[in-house]
Amino acid sequence: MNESFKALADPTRRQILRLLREKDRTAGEIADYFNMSKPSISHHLNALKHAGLVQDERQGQFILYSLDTTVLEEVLGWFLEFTGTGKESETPSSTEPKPKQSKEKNKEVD
Amino acid sequence: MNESFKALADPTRRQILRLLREKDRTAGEIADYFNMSKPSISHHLNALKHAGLVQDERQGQFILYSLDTTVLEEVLGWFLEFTGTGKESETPSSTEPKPKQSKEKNKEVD
DNA sequence: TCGATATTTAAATAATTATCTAAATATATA
DNA sequence: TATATATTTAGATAATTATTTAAATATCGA
Repeated sequence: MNESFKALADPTRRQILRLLREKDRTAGEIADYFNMSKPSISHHLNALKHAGLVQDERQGQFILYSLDTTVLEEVLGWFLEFTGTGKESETPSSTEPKPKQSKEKNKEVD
Repeated sequence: MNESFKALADPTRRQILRLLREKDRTAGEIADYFNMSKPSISHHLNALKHAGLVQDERQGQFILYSLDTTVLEEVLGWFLEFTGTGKESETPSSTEPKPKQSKEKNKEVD
């Protein structure tokens, strides 16, 4: 989930998602929308892919990218739970009822 | 909006928001939940504040932080629009119908 | 006013991320 | 098979962000 948040924290990457929302596109086609080298776009696409936000599929010479909404909806869920718009099932409760100086490594919660 | 996304892209900051969701807390109280120096937490609180995600108010010696859900709901809106869960009003359309190599600086869209 | 507590700001450094050019890989086609 | 096209990987560097310790600021209470 952290990967997804980090992937979304970049304007270029959000723009790419927007482009893919319209239709699937090849890496080169995507790159043409930006003033940035193709390797840089490739790097961003890779970040999105690792976050599970897009999928890629080779089609001959080209590599076609498409949106994967699954993870996106998980993140949406995070916001719904947070803003209280969603179902009121889970009682919100922080990691510990009382402040504590645990020296343990932060365990990923979201 | 970019500020908000960047602010949300950090586990510590998301945890802080979670803590503030339960109730308002002072900077020190928040810091006690983390294995991190107070200046670091102060830095994160500042990031959240700049993003408009939290507010602060001095109360005597202490500074009380509270959640500001306004921006959070804007971000939620972004996701709703994106995942198509929201109102179908706006026709999705990328910046340009056809790819173009504009050398202009990226104008912030979201 | 002085000393203690709460918090932030400053300055330095470490860690992460973004970006580029050049080279490598994969596929298509002449 | 050789050449061109599409894309990624490598390696280097620049830019941003996170973190720490030390110092500064603000408030409280004796």
